[in-house]
Amino acid sequence: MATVRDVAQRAGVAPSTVSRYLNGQLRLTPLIAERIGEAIATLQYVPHAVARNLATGESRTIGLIVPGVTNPFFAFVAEEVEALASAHGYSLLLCNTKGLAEREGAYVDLLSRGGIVDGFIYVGMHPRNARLGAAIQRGCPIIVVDERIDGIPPVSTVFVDNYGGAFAATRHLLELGHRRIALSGGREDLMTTRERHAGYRAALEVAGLDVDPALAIFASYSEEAGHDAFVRFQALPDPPTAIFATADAIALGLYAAAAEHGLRIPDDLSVVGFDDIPVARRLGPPLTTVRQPLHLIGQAACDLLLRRLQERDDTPHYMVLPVDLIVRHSASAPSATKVLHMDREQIQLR
Amino acid sequence: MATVRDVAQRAGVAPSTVSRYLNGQLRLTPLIAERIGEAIATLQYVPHAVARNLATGESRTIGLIVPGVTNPFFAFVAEEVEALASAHGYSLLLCNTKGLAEREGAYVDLLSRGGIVDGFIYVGMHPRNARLGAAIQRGCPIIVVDERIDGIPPVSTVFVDNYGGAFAATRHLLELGHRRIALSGGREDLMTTRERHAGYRAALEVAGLDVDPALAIFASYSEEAGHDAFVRFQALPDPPTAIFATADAIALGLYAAAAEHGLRIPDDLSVVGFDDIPVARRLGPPLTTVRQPLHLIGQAACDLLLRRLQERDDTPHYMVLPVDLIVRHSASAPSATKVLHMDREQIQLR
DNA sequence: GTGAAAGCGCTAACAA
DNA sequence: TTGTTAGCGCTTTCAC
Repeated sequence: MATVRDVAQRAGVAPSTVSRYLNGQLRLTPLIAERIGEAIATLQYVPHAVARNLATGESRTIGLIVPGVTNPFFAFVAEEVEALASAHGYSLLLCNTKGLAEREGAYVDLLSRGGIVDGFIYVGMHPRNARLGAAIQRGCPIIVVDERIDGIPPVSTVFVDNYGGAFAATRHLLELGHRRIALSGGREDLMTTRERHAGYRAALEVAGLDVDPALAIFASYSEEAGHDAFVRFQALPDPPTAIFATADAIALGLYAAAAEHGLRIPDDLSVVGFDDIPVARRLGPPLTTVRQPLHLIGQAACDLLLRRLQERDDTPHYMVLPVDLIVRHSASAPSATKVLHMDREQIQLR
Repeated sequence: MATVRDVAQRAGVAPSTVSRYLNGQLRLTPLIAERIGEAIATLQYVPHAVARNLATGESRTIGLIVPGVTNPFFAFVAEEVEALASAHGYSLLLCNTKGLAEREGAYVDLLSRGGIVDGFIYVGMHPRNARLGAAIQRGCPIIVVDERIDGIPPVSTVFVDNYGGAFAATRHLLELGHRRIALSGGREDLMTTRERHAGYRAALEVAGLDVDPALAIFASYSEEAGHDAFVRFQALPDPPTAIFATADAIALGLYAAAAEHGLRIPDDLSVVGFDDIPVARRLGPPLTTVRQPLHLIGQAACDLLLRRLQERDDTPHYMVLPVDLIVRHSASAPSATKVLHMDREQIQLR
């Protein structure tokens, strides 16, 4: 591969002149410029990105670490970040961790080790992450999305109103007339899970209901989790008439399990999700869910990062983004026949 | 940020000794090793990735350029590549181009400019890409997936049996008894589109049927494309009884449009897709489609690239991966009532 | 306007 | 085993 020296030699100038040519400070004699242009073309020269980064101390590139692009939620956030970054002349390098702590650590290191990106956005799934803490400590420009990482210095973070969303979802179910409302949640140590759980409990309490701990199951943001939760709820002596799934992926599992067990949604069981991934509106029935402001999340995070890079202001900023309850057709009033049915079952059980 | 020199100074050794410590060639006096370790810890030192890449000439990182991770197809390929790469000790940097030629070019440049990745996999959507050609010409290790790029030197490529898949899909519809079979395709200049179209035509011809050009519409691999195609097909004097969608995304649009127009799938219209994205089996009715070997595509591409990097063998290799027709419930025999209905309509039209 | 020289932070060859 | 030196490919003062 050709280098600046080769080009310089061939054009009969100094490397620094070639560098100036490349960087557009065109106070060059036309003749020289032309000779350089020719040399570049015949040598098929392209500047070495890493050498340039090392010399200039910047890369005009940012990073984004996500648990998994197969989850539409993260995929959309990624595209949003990419759009904004490229609009500002930055390239975006995406890192997929599959939610594995070890991979997350590896990518945090890679990106924070310097030179390859100027800063990055971290959308993680681990409430603890020592290497992330260390990177922040070292002063790397990092923005965290929707998670509170323990044991790290304060860092700019984009939050989503998980509490409010869960509250609205649960209240919706309450207003429909449900009294036995279950929660099928993600990993209990995640901040998002805890906040959504808190919003759920608060709505119940405001309505004057007791919260039954047997009605809350925590596993993961996955279909299997929803499937399992359904089975366990049905095994209860007094099964819930509605389930709040703290992620649409979980709701998908609920749908599948309900179909297998011959229960109809919403007639026999009401379901409300969280996220509003694109499939949500295509399900049968379309899923009532709490919509996360996907575009805002990506934009806000990118904006925070770019601002930090350009203004060299490293005081942490926090944002809380609003959510919306999207009412579709997966939740309705508990039917009389179902109540009847339940009563009869209970009688039989005695 | 601390550098090797700082660490060396603090530990009272030479920079090269620190470097050896870092790179695991631990033939160091325990005392010295300990001093270095201490210095690293107190200084919070981490080696500068880019400086190291520049010095060693490698990054142990590979790149992957895709049109869009919001398309599950690409998202799964990406995760597969990531898994294999990390199993071999490589990191994976993903670039999302949104299918924009300009962004594709920018990322091709970024990755081929040297130092940031050792090589990359290109899953593009443009039959022409000058910058990709230039990068290949320069000898960058690049693997192309499922597209033939015009005007570039031969390059290792992973193909999928688009022709065979389309042939099987169409034959399936033929065997069910359909005679008016339409094709709703992606961009006409894409090799995947052309091959799937060719497979479709071949199946028709083998069955002794004429291929009606009015029955093939080309637009893009998107829902809107399917929606539009449906409308245009229905406007035909003699609408098709079955549609082969050359991507599941297109089939999604067909489903939506059919629902809007009160047509039931498969009773009133049979549909076969291509890709087998995860939602396919969750649709109502589950989609009959041609499954692409997602895991194999990612693995094969990654394997080709890693082999190229390790063995320094730059003769192009080609692979063609098989596909499977997954029969579910979106295609059935054209119903008698529908035939009747059609006949009546035709009579009215005369 | 252009060239010479120094240096970004690291590793690797060679000496010691 | 450890230190010295040179250099990866580029940019950027500072003279000319």
